[in-house]
Amino acid sequence: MTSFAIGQLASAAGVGIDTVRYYERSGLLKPAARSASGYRKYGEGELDRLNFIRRAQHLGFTLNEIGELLAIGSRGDVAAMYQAAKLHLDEIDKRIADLHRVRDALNSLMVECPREGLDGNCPILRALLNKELSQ
Amino acid sequence: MTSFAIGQLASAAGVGIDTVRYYERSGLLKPAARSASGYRKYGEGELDRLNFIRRAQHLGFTLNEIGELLAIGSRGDVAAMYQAAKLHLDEIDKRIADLHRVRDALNSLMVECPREGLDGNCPILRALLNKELSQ
DNA sequence: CTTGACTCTGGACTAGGGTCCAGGGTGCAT
DNA sequence: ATGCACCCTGGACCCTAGTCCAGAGTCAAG
Repeated sequence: MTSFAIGQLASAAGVGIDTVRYYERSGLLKPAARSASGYRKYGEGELDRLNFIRRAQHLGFTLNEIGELLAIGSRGDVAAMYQAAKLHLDEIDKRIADLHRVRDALNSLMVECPREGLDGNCPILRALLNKELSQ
Repeated sequence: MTSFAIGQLASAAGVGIDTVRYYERSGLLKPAARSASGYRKYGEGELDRLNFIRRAQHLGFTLNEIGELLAIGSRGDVAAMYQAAKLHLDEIDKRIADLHRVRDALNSLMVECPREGLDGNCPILRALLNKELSQ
């Protein structure tokens, strides 16, 4: 019994059955071997691959990027893997910086907000409005 | 001439014409008044509203949230505005924290990567793989 | 009057990552 | 041989924030 059906593979990896089929459709998993009646049959290799995908997702890679990582990984190409990781890290740093800018802008409006009253001179409202809101 | 056509409104606000119509469809802008021939007519109030939307987007609010902000703003309800801002700030903080966790995980893999060689003991590969990659 | 720029409508399409469905075929235990 | 859980396929649908399209009508200048 070295082979599982799609449902067993899916639950072993903690994903949905449809997700496995979706990965196959998208080329992340190669088309599975089939039983006589057409059921997909999987082995340990596919479970590893699925786990690879999940872990890479936790590191914030998109499925597209993961496709490249898998290709790099199958070549054991350490330099390319490092390069891909570095690009991704830079991407993440940029997203963090963007969020920080937004956060600080919002925060500096909030610290000056009276937090109560009707209209008053709430800087949040003032920043969003120009003149009047009407309507 | 205190009224503009949709193209003028759009370029005054720095958005596309389709975007204005999209906002109307989604209920962010109320249905515009129409000329005899059916052209949409806008005034200053609508430009303010459109600018409000753009600025709120820069602060990272979704269009759905902006719909609520507009309602709050039209009531001049400072307390509710502060509350909405605070919820959003917390959301942003959570996203930043998530990204930081991912960033640190990836980074700590990278600092130990030999950065070259074929397979070697690259921790990035080791972390993504369990056993072997095959396929 | 014609030309070119503008506007109207409803609907389709994009990316990302799936999820769900109908209508049918299997596998296995009772 | 019957029931139930499982599997197959192709395709539709979800969300967000628009963008693009065809086919038709309108406005202003020359």
